[in-house]
Amino acid sequence: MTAPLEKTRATRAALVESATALFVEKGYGAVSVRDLARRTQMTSGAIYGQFRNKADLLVAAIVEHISLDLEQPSRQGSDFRTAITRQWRTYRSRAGMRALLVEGAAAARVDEEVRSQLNEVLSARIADWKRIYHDIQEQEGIDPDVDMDAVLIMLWATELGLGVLESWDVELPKPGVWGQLADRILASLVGQ
Amino acid sequence: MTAPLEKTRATRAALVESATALFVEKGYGAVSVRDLARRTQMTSGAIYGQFRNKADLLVAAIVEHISLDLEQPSRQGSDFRTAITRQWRTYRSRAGMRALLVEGAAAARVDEEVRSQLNEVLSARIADWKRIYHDIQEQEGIDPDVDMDAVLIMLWATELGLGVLESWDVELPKPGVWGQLADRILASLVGQ
Amino acid sequence: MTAPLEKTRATRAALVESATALFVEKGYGAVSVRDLARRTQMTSGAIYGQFRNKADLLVAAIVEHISLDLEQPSRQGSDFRTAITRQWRTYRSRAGMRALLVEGAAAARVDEEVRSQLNEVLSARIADWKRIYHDIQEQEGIDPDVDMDAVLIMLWATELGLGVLESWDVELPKPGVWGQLADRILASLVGQ
Amino acid sequence: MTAPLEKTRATRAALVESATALFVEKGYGAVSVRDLARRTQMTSGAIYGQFRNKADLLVAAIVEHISLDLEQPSRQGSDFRTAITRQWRTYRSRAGMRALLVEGAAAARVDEEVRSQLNEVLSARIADWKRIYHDIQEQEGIDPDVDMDAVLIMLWATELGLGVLESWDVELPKPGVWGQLADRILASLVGQ
DNA sequence: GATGAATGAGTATTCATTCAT
DNA sequence: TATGAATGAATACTCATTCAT
Repeated sequence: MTAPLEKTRATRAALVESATALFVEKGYGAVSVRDLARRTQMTSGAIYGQFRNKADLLVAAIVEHISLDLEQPSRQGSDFRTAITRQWRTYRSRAGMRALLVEGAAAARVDEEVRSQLNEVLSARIADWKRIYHDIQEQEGIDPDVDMDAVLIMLWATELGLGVLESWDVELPKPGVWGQLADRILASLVGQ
Repeated sequence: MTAPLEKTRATRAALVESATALFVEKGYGAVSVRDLARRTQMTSGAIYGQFRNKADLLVAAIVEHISLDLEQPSRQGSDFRTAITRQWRTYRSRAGMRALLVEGAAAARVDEEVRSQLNEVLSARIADWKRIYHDIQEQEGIDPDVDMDAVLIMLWATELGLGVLESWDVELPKPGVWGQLADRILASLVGQ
Repeated sequence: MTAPLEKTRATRAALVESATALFVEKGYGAVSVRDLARRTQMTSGAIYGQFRNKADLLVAAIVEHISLDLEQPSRQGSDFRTAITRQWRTYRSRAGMRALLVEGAAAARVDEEVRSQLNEVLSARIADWKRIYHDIQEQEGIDPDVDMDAVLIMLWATELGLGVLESWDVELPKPGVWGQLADRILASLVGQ
Repeated sequence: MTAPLEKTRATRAALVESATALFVEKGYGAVSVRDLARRTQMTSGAIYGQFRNKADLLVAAIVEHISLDLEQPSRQGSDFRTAITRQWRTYRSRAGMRALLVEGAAAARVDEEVRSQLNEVLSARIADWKRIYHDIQEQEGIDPDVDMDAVLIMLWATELGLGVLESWDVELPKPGVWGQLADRILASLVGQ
């Protein structure tokens, strides 16, 4: 009988979902555990049965949405340049995830444990991607002088930086323009 | 007798300096006004004589350091590509400013007034830079198809994104490698 | 198992009692929530678990004591004139309630919510009394020209005004004299 | 050269006037000395040159308005009953003074010095009135059984109590009705 | 596991008053 | 006398977390 475990898992997932929504909407620091309890119709005690910490909730929310929102490139049979260009063109759909990551950044700066947890999760994921990028470099015959690790970091940094700019309501380029810029930059990296 | 004004200005500057250091070190949310008072040997009342808010202190710190740390490109007689490449190569020197901006991002997400103040300051600065970038586009004969506004946002976003990655202790590229990447990307934009 | 509710109710009552005593003794503005916590051996958090506000405590204290201290006239089988005269003769026993009401007046002038809460409570009670006074007017055959609503307000105002004079330590009439005055005035209203 | 003294007197009067307006509007506790300084275009230091205390300002405001607003009865050649009736009929014009006295009551309850100052001022005034009332009793041939001291206190208390009721926004009788009630009561006291 | 009352340290901010200039 | 910067104690209220039931 796995029923109770299932139930637990569903509860947990619902909690993470609500936490994500609240953190994105109001900011991690401005959300209290009681807010979350109210929204999920749980008690704060019940939440602490699932998560050690408020910080753990943030980490879980980030882990969940990193997987969902940022897919690896060249999964859809298209080449690197095309995949990245499409990703830039559709940047607006990931605003929620970026907001979450900005919250995660500020929380990590304050809280050593958040930092190390997020570092672990994100470093692992970055390591995955690095491997994929190297494969791409070989398969697509990209100039070996291009440091694909640096390219990866640049693409991540740009994405995250958009999140920072968004938190200030700075006006960002139109999606088409942003995609074109990616296309041009990527062309220079993958060789015409 | 400008002495009292001078003194006030000096006091204010010292306050902003200490606030910057504390915000960078411990994070905006984790610094209390009393911490700051202790560190500056002032009373909290005196601090509130200079700044309406704790948030105002953060804004002041950011304004101060944006001007100091991010110089306009092509001020040293070098061309655009060279200037940006140098800036990327020396990215490590701006870690403090990036940390401050990450704090500013999280604070802006929570606090409407911080958001609008930072938006005002940063939008103005970005507008300045846009003008400069357009001049560069003409003077250096950069392909008119390149949207220099988007380029500017990309360069800003990358810088800010480094700040986010740094807050997670993610390993960043070596300065030389990072500079080379900039050089390659810029080449594609300015037309070698 | 009504135990926890009972306990809560008892805790609340004890809190209101202590708050009343403190407000009467030191004045609403001069009593801090911490004072109250100390006196009741509770923590301030626990107090805020029972009351949203310091103001709510004042309102609760007033509501409690209005009911206790000001009995409706002609409940003891005596006629209107006798009942009011007795009430005036025993005015000294209600000094605490009057002090509380003076605090409630000053607080209501500053705080919109206190004002509306007290208005609600007191207007309801005054409406009750008005009904009772009209019944009395009929039953005792009081001159229909006498506006019993105005009489009620006058009796209330006199009581409350004593509270104001008491707060200035102004010397008040001896109870007997005060009762005689009531007797004379009431005679003119009820028709000897 | 009395000029400087004149100026001081004028400054003081302006200060008292503004303080009165602010205390009535916002409540004594909610008015800061800086508010008052802003409103009067003075500095807080200058205010402390004229008054030892914020409390002294309240006392001064009350003293000033007691004299202005509550004139002695039978000054206009009319008899006692007529004078009081007129006073009740025009009660609405004295709402500001009553508000001030409610503030004075709450302040006196907290602050021993305010209490004693107000007591001194008000007791003196009440003593004056008592003398006047006794004269009236003789001159108008009022029944010697009527304790005119108690009557005076009753009239004062009613007035003050209206102030308390007003602070709760309780609906008061229409002026005509209120005047009629006074007329009826006074008739019973002065002998038809 | 769940509950939700209790904990109690912690925070930003205010304000009457002082005093060097 | 006037100034207004500085004082610094004081306050209401919040909130992550715990734990007896």
